[in-house]
Amino acid sequence: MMDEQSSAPVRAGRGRRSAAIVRAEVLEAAATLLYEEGLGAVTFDRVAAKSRASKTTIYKWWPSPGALAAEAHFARSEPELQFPDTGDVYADVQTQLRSFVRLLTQHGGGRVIAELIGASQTDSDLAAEVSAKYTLPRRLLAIDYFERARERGQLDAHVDPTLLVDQLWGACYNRLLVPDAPLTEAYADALVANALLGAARTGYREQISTVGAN
Amino acid sequence: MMDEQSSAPVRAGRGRRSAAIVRAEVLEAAATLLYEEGLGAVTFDRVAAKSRASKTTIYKWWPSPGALAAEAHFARSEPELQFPDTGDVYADVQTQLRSFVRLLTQHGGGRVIAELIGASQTDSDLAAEVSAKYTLPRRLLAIDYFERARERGQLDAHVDPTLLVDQLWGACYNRLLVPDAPLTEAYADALVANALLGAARTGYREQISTVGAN
DNA sequence: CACCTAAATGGACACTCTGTCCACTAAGCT
DNA sequence: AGCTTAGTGGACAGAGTGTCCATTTAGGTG
Repeated sequence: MMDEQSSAPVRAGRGRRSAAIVRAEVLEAAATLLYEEGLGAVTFDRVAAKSRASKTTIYKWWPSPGALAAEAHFARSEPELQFPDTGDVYADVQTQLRSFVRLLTQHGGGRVIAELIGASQTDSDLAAEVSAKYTLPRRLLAIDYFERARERGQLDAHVDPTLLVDQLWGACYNRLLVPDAPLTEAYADALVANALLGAARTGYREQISTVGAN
Repeated sequence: MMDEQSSAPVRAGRGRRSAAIVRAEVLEAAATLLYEEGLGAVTFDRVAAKSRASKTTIYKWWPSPGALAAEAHFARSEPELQFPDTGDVYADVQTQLRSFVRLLTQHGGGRVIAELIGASQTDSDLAAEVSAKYTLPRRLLAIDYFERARERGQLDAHVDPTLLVDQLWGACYNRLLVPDAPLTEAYADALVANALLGAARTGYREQISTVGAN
């Protein structure tokens, strides 16, 4: 009606394309937006415009812009899922926690994680993605390590490994998300020392341990 | 032009109103939206529609919907800023941490905090508000308490009070924001025990403390 | 007490993003 | 070669942002 019998029946770029190619291009565009402008820039509109994919297709595959951003990020970031066990709990944990702090503080690597966890609070699809692809696997790895250390007799029998993880990695996440205090490698070292040795002074310690530690 | 010489020069509700009244009505509307529908419902558009205030006025006073929501929440929530010091560190901290967990888990009180901290990751105005009105004052209170306990000789001289706060309250925030494990009062109790006594077993403890704790 | 200025008002605007349509067209299996 | 499946551009209503107005009144001044 409008094209007045348009002489161009062939419009470039139209029609179906390979799903694999489209997915890759969408994730590529989402990752670029995420790294260059932050999570707020990852919208279905802008990703569709930046990739060659149409909005309809993106809506079909991802439940929310946040979930798309998370998949784009985790597809790029190396798995690096390893927790070496030399038998020296103190050294092993210190190494792991230091490199975690380095990951969060160097090259703005912490900003992406912080934004993803932040947006997870109001996007359950994103929360599921972050947990499944990131926090939970790492958490399980650490828990597994602490259980082995406990079986070796290095940790107290009644110590909960999941709690230990929270007191080490969770404390770091806290300084990342609620930055009322700085996040440094020295902080990581002090965390390890206190988690393993405790803050109570000799003398007061014995007084507590008979009453407190249920 | 359009009203064809409208016979009503007096349009109800127009003109300047008292700043105090307007502010109160805006905060009231924002709080209602926040509690009933969550942070996502607190938009300048909806707050303006719900209160009798105009959008222009709201934009002048608050930098972002998040900052408005935070102020509305903190204006309502009781300060309850107290950290009783009975001299019994273990009991005092346990009491505080238990009531903190209760605050986060009961009546959906944790959801609002989680959403505010979450949105803080992409809204610096909100982040400043949350820190100034909520996290920092509470943090300072706890730090102050631990410093007194340390001076009394109950805590090790080289223990960093800020770190201890992270390992107790930060660990709880972590389970709130990254819910890979449950947040319960029993968890709070275990956190206190481990923060004060440490996880290392007698025997291995001595081995570490000579090398590790810088 | 009348006046004046500072400030809140309703309304309109362009812009962006969401979420959902459609008819069209090509990919990849049968 | 044919057919079904699926990606395509484009359009759309709805909602929120951020910024304009000209209008109207509150609260301090002379």
